[in-house]
Amino acid sequence: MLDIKLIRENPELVRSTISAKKTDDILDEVLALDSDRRLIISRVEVLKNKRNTVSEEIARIKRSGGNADDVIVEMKVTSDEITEQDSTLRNIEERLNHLLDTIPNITHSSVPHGESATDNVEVKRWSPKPAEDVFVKKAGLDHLQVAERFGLFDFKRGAKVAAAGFPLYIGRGAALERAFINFMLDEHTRLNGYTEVIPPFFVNEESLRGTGNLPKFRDQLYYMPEDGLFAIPTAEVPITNMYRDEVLKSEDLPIKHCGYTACFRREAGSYGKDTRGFLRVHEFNKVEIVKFVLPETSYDEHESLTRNAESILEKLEIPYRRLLLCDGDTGFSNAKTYDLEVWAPIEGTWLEASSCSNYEAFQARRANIKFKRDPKSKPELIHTLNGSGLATSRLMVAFLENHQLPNGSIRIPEVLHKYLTFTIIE
RNA sequence: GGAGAGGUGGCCGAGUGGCUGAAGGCAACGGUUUGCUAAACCGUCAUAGUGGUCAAACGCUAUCGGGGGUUCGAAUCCCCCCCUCUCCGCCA
Repeated sequence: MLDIKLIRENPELVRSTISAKKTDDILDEVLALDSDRRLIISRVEVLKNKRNTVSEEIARIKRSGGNADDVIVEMKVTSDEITEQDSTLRNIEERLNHLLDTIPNITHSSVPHGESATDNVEVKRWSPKPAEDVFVKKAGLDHLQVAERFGLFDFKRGAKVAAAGFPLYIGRGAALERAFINFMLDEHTRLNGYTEVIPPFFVNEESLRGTGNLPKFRDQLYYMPEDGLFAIPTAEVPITNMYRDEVLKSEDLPIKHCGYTACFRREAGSYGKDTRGFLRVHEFNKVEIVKFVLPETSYDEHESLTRNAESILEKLEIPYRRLLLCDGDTGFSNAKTYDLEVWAPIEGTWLEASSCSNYEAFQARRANIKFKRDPKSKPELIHTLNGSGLATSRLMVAFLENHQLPNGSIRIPEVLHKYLTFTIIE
């Protein structure tokens, strides 16, 4: 959520963001409601002030044994008027808050302007070997063929016990998936300074509102109406909301958490698109990294968070590139986003494996997460950031393709050996 | 799932219709005293909205788990919901 004062004073800035992120321009209505709201507040507060003053007077009269019936009758009228104005105000605020919920975050000045994913800017490319040997389409087994040959996953049975898009891992496939997760958690906790959390996999509506997933993306979420709970689309939601409605101490900052969770996404509207195997699934595993930082440090923290995610790919010897998303492709709540895409040589394509974003105060304002610079100073909104560090499903695809030997066997890079009982899948 | 108890400011805790934004204590912050530490004493000590101002000072409104209601007036009375604790049942 944006600051209403910013919208009031800088409507054109907000309007350009709305247009870049292609959301409905409801700014005129917002500004009108904002001014209505303040007008009614000033009216109703005069009435409430009268009510408070006269109530004290009534109390005084009664205490001294007098008769206050006349004043009470008069106050009844004022009281009714307050009830009426309050209800008008409530309606205005409800509508206003609903509209504010739908205004996207303003992008940072370093974010390029663009219409869609094709305008994203590649800012770096990394490969374990010389680039000319790597970023080319190669012949070989795709991940489904590998899976079948070695019995790593069973998508058919996954579909049988749940539905299409719910993968099932078996034997060495399950072990490899678990090794990914453990390796990432160890890297982030031991080397990168994150404190591990295992959050709930279900969250309430308030939490999803806090991170900006609701109200806009309701149709992408699995919902359990009996309990009013949603399956998390990412660990960002429970981890960011850990500190909802809290005032943090500046000496505790930055707070850095990592956590493994399964992630659940309905992916409504994208049926039939890249849905083979792991390419687009409803349930996948991810280690998320999340930071709560001082506002003036958030862009430095964004760079280091992105590096933390990249280091995983480097140690796993997976070629990747980093994209700076253009404003048109930057998410609703995000001020700046880098996507990490892994190279899948047999698919001959790039696959998004991570998305690292700075939200500035957008989530903090919604979730009411503040900090104090010192005990005497006023609470200020914190900046939140998060990134995938990483999602395993597309990583798995790239892993099986990049580490495939000419005979179709899969070599396991050094860093994973201690997590596995095998060093090659053959 | 059944029965009971409870949720008040950073923490403890008083308060059952008006004089309570809320006693008292602790913690914190500023100061006085002090050879140092400690103690003692004095003061400050919520958040948000709104008005005001260059900014402040300052004014007003709201807030006692959340929401609604009764009343001229609600922390206090009524209804719904959430959370915590105890006991019983069931269960990984």
